[in-house]
Amino acid sequence: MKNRGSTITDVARQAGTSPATVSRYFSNPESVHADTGRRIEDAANALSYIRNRAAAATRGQKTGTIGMVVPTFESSIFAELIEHLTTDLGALGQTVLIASNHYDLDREVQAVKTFAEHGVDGVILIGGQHDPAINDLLEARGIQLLCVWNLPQDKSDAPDIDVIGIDNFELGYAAANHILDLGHRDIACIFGTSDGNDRAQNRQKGILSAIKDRGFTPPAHWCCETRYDLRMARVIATDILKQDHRPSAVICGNDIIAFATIWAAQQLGLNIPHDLSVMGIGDFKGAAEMHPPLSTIRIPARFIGQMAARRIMDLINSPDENPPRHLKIDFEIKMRKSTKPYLPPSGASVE
Amino acid sequence: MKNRGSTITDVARQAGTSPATVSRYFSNPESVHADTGRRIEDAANALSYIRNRAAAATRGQKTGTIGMVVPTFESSIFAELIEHLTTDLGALGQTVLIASNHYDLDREVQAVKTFAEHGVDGVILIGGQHDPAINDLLEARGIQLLCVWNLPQDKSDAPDIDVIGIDNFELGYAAANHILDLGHRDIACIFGTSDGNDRAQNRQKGILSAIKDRGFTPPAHWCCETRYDLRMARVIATDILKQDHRPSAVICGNDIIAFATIWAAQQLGLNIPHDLSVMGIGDFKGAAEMHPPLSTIRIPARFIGQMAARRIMDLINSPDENPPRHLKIDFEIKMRKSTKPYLPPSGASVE
DNA sequence: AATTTTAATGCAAACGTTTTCATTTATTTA
DNA sequence: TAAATAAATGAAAACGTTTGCATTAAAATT
Repeated sequence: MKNRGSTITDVARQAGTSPATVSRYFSNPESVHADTGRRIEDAANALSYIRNRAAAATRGQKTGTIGMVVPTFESSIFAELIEHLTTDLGALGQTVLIASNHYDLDREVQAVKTFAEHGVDGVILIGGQHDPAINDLLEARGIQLLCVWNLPQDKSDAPDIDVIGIDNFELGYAAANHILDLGHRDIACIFGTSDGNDRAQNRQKGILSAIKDRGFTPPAHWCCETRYDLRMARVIATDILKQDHRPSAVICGNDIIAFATIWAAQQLGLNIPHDLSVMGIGDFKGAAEMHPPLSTIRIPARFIGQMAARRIMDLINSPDENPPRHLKIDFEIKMRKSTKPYLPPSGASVE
Repeated sequence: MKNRGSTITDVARQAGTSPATVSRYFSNPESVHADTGRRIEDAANALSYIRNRAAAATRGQKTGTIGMVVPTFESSIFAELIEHLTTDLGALGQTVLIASNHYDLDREVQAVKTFAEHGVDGVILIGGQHDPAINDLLEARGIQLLCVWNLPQDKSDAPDIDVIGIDNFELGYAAANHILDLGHRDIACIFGTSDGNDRAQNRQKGILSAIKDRGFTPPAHWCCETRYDLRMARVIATDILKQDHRPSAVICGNDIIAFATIWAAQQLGLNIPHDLSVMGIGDFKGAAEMHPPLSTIRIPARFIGQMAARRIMDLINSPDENPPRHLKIDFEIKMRKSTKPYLPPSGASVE
């Protein structure tokens, strides 16, 4: 049985002013006389008044809420992003409605629809692959949309959508290049599942392109996909490493897969990086602290989160001055201890 | 520039009925005639009508939202809980407002206040240590409160608050017992920071009690606290393991600390579990897959999340039939490969 | 067939704000 | 000092729903 507390009218009466003035005080304190403001403040405290944002939203325009849907909370991939995004938005007076879609685009549509019912001022989505219905829906209601994390593969894709993120093709290309520069030729690739996930798709393309650009072709039985799941990735890595002819390096679709690969190798008695170089992508929590510290590529999740918070507010507050743009965020290669230059197996002679 | 879409009145006109009936259809489809319902459905689709929950909330009681504040998204500790809680609540038609408090109780109050402004039907908080202002605030507005994750230490504490969680004292006691049962006597303890965190406090008490109950006292320089932070924990673990007299086992306040300890040991060339047993608490993502797989205690986060989703709905829908209760959730010891029975150092003779 | 009961629906007030417009009061300028 | 301008406030309509009450239509009972 929900109690309705005191209302703006109660506060007005107590402060000896009108509801209109109280309303003004709360939305823009400067617009009322300092004395009046103080009386309102006192009255509000005395009555322990709490604004009713739902009521405010019926008449006013904004609800002060942002809807966000993420693929999952469970892998550390997006945790850093979510953390800074919610914190920064909170500091800007916004409240975040959240949902996870488990990498299912239909669930995402459903979530966005619910957000729309609640009158969010903006929606933040991860990645670039979404049901077009979302765009239509949001456009019709004038709700701002911002996609974060990665740029669309093709620059001309989605020109009407605002994006902040990294280029996954470049990311994959850079990861592979690091391994190739170290002299490795027998390279295995364990990608993340590409189905319904443009991030994984483009990363995969980037990795493969880098290898091909050097004139190599990774054998098919050394290329596979796995869910971003430690257990499954570990099984797949073990499969590859148990073959009699072993790769000298493994490029992993993300750090989760890299963790799994390192553990699989260690379980098999292999020394990283002596017997095997392992390259990750993402620089997730733990990558720098594990043994050996993982060579990987840092995606600046925190920075993306902070930029995104600022951007969505700009879009909301002045949509006309902010036409859609694609903002590319740079990444950084973290060379640590899980990769090392290729040395021919001992005993082999080099001419 | 937010567009207001079509309203319930538009739908009513199109469907040839009254707004009241349309409203009824959406909140309780059975209460309107099947034919009418179909006409309303068609009209709503044709106009791509979206409910305005904010408006609904002004007159009605419920907003269909639940506020949740977690300490952080960044460590995997609560990820599983959040995932299942939000997913299950979503399936029940609720939307989750979320915030993280960074283990700061003042920020928590602020977040709850904001939730109240948005008229949430219920609030879910992690742990048992909260500003009393929260309880007052929520009680005054008739907003339901549910605390999850851990029970209050003292059973008579907080009898008026609904809680679902594990008993951290028992958890710590069990973890220590596992190590003691294996015959270890030279035991180090690396706890999580206890300041403002009743979970860490009680866990610490449980561990220490178990050791004392066997008549041992861990030396002070083998007992320390660390933030739940891989880097810091690793530094502290390294400090302990570098001393000339080394413990044979380390009990860690949670799995994050255990990961850090194992990596610190491996970096120092120690073999786990041969040279050192490491015990974690939590069974976080990766614990089973790492090398060696971590012996730890599984907190059934998923189960807690599911129970919590159900419970908060019961509290909201029929508060009178659900007086506050404390529901204790069982945990499970996962004996894996990071602990083994104590063997006296080779060369020593046993009489 | 007449009456009673039940199921569907409509009318209109209410929810707690915001905001436009008008009015009053204070300040500046001539 | 009078007139013009600016600042502060109030009155009242509006926002899109829900819901209590009244009414009508349909079904069940006599």
